[in-house]
Amino acid sequence: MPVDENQTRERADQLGRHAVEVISHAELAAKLGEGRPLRIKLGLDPTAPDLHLGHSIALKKLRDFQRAGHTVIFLVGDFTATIGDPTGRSETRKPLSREQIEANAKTYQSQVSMVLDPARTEVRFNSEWMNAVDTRKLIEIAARLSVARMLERDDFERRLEKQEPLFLHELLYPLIQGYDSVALKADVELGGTDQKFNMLVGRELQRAYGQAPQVVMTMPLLEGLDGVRKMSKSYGNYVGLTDQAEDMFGKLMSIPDKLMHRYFELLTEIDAAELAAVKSGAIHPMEAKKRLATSIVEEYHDTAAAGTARQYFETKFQRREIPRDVPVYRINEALWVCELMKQLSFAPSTSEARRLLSQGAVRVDGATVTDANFRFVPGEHRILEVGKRRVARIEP
RNA sequence: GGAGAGGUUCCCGAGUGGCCAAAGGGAUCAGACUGUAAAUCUGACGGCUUAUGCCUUCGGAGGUUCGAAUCCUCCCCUCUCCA
Repeated sequence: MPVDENQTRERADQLGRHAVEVISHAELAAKLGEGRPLRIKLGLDPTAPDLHLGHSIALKKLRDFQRAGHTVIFLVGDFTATIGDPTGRSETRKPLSREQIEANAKTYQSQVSMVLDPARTEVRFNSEWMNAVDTRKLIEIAARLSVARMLERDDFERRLEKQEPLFLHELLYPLIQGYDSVALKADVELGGTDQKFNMLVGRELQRAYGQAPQVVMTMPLLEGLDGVRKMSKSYGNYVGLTDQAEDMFGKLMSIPDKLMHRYFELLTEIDAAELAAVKSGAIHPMEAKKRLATSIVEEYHDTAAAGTARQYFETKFQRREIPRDVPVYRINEALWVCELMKQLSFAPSTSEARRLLSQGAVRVDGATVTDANFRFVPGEHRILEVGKRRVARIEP
């Protein structure tokens, strides 16, 4: 029995805010109208060890649901990860080892609680039910979806078109993700727009298993720091939720201007008036970007850290001075610069370190060093800078 | 099962006996410029303790040759058509 139709529709609208698509609004309103806590599913593959701002969009949406009294189910696709996921890349992903998956799942859990209330978050693993699915059962599930329907997925279609390999297990992937929704009796599934197909499969399977189909909510994919590709660890264009305040601030300052209002919209609680000011250019873009960076750093650290990060940025990059708070590294004897750079992860290899040297990217106490044989003597030398971003104070 | 095409450095993609650590583009990094923005220009872009040097790389294993990404043999994998 509907509580109050207008009220539930309004709540549905609110919860659907920021979503690219809600399939469907009416169903969401109807479910909300039932007056029970809904089960909201978000699935993630434990493929990378860190969550980033791109994930935060969906996480925040989950938080909205949580605050409205619904149950959030954070699904770790550990079973699926062992198979390898076709999503995103047009190339087959390598399956992960059990250990990696477990390690990643663990860090996920702790990082998720930066946004969600852990006490009200149900963490589940799909190996829970998938390990029990034998071949017979798998065939039964597979019989619910036609090949034609499966090949409608644009990624599959494109690969077929381009005569690229497509493996049978990859077709199984959406099927399993969909079956997760059946197993969890999900009322709503959240995911990036790239997950739309998989989530729709969830609806079909739920119907086939006599459940009410889940509402599918697609969330915008956040572009990474380069402003082109989606934010992803493997592209190296991400801001991790656990990044140091200074790093986070700096990375955010490096985004292209044209990406700024999108970040404001998707990652901050900016009000319409201020957003308009940013868009119109009434606020100098750099100042606007500092506000963006400050606001995000505040969220994942705190106000004080954001202030310090801003100061650090201004000293280091705008005035080109060496800030006071620089990570300290201790060595007890003279060390070849290349070796030092490797130890600090400022260079991945000696060859790379040499290259940086020869390109004038290395400074010791402010003076450029190009000598490939330079030895860093602790006590005598103090600050090592490589490129624009890497700095360390070296002490004996 | 049969016929054909193909597997190259992070990605795309050239290269068909030496001039190949391998064109070109993308990504990335560095320098200049700047607002660590964009755009632009320049350079680097397998590894090695210091190198007109050495080592590793062109699906894998062997072989031919003074010399192979390039030729031969076998194997593995992908795609297309036929069945």
